[in-house]
Amino acid sequence: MSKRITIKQIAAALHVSISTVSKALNDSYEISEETKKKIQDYAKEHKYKPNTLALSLQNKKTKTIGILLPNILTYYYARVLRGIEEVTTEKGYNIITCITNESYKKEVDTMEMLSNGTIDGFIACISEETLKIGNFDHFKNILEDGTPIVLYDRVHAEINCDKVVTDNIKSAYKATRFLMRSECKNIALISTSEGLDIGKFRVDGYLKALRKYDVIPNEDLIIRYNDEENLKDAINKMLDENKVDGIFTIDEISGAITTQVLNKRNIKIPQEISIIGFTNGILSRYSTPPLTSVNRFAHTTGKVAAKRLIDKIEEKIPFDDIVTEIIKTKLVERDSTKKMFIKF
Amino acid sequence: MSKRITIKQIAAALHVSISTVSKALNDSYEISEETKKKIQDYAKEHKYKPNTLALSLQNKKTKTIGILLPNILTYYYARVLRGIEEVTTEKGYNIITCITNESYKKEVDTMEMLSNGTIDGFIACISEETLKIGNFDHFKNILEDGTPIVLYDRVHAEINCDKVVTDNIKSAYKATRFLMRSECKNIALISTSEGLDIGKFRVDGYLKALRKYDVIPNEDLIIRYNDEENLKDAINKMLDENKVDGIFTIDEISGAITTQVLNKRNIKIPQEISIIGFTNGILSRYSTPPLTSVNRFAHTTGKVAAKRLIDKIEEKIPFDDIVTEIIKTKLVERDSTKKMFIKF
DNA sequence: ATGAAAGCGCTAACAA
DNA sequence: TTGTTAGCGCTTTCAT
Repeated sequence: MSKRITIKQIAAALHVSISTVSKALNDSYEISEETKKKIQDYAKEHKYKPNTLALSLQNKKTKTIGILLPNILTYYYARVLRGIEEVTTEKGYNIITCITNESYKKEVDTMEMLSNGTIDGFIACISEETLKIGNFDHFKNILEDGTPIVLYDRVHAEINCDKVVTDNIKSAYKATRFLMRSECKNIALISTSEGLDIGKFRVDGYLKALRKYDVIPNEDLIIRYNDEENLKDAINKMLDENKVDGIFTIDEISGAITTQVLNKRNIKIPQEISIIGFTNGILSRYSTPPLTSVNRFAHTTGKVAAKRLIDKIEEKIPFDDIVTEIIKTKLVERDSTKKMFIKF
Repeated sequence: MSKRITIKQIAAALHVSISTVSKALNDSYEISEETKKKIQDYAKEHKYKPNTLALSLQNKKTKTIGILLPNILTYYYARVLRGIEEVTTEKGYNIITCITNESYKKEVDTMEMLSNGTIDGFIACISEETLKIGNFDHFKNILEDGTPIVLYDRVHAEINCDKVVTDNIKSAYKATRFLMRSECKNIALISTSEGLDIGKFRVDGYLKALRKYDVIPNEDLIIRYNDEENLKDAINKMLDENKVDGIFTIDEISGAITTQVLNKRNIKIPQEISIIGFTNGILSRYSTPPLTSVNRFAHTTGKVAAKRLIDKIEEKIPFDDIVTEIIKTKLVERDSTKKMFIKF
């Protein structure tokens, strides 16, 4: 079992001192080629691997980053993780991933548990519950300890750290505008009623676009929902009672559900009703018809966040140089909106 | 910055010895209530947190587990991760997550990097490339060092460790049988051509079911593909040239793509062609129509794997007590297959 | 009831 | 060129 060899054992076996071994393995100029070779060969032969723990304890850097995901089943976050993973790997960092599952307690516990020298910094997305509760002390405390944090996607003004966010208002604005330009007159909005700022921003963008085109928002065309079953009913009800020719859905699942409802009602997409979704994931790609949607660059978000954090950790940027990076989105046109010949 | 306080500082501040502080914080009976209280209060006040690294270095246990995911964008693996996360959290373990992205090199590097005292054990799914190359030395070496590994989903006989796998043959058998019982006569199979055993097993199950019902397999109805564009063409070609009334797809994406193709051809599902997919994820749930599919219990898989590994780590099970756990599947009936009144 | 000292695996300043 | 020693933060004998 556990026959991991240590520097000490090498020293004993070769009748040299521990520090000689250490230096030899680090290829120090102080050690003669001969001894070096002898030691290195022995190490290789016995598959010596330095104990990371001991190293970290020494230089107070663990080369690992804590990642907080609110939820891994959302394709978007999975992609952010991929982005993070890509740069951390490249830079030789490990990541400790924790899924808060939108729970305040889990978030606090996790951060608590990791901020004991286990990690050099955090990349986090605030959980829904935390946002609702509005207590951000755990973030503040960690920042006070001098541990850098980069927040992504869901952020809060009270937390004074680097942030990487989606350009929500503008994206929603552009999506809505796209629908209007493709001649939709009655554009519905499917939103979630969770208290996330993100949702609010997207609604704002929608409203802003309507205003811009002198359309008076119709509250009957705005659905805010909690659970999926409700949503289907709500959409059906809305369609029963209103004329609708365009729908902007605020997240991917809503888009998928809306599509299912329309298909079930045999409503032709996009001839009768156009749909634009948010967050361009697999659901949008593989639905029938494939959905035009606002592509969020999850991967980029992850990469930017990771880069920023590592720069902070490695002190290439001063700790209090705080920045908010805004990741632009791009509308991906598929088959759920009318093809326009005039491009704007 | 970094004003994390240490035991030493507490000792200095309170004019006691380091070991007294250590004992007091561990609530040792050796220390007087008075001193204990004094020390504990001071610690609390200054937000003392023991340095995990130092502890790990001491007791040779890190309470962290390395997780290898071949790919996080596949909903199934995301769910496995959730399952793992759930039990590790409950048992006070951290997880270091690494996405191999189906690369052999990445897999080897990662395992190499983590097996230096950083982790107590691995939960891994072998990458596609590794399976193709057929070199499993990295797994064997780690096992030899006495570090436990639990393999899930994609496994290999050469690696002698605990495994948690899906009951692939039987699941495919049952899915195919279901199609036949719902009166499909010409059942096509959409498979991937990667050299994964899993795929082979599922094909075996399909063939076994056909044989059972005295149906001679028709090679023209079996599609093996590499990339998505190819697949669409292949399906179209197959439908052009053959009579097909049932399709069994071997993974979720194939199912989604097949559905898109059928919808585009205006083929009625399930009246004209029934579909059963594998791995019941969001795509199956939100497609039009929602797909009947073989539900794999990803979450359970993760939980079982994590439990097994932790038991090994904590030596509740001897290291060489090797087991393969088979996770059963369940067919979830939705709208892509004909409703049967006779239930089998 | 308290403290001194050794040690986990390693590095680095200093001596030889 | 090699070795001795102290120390990273903590636990744990063994003294006191």
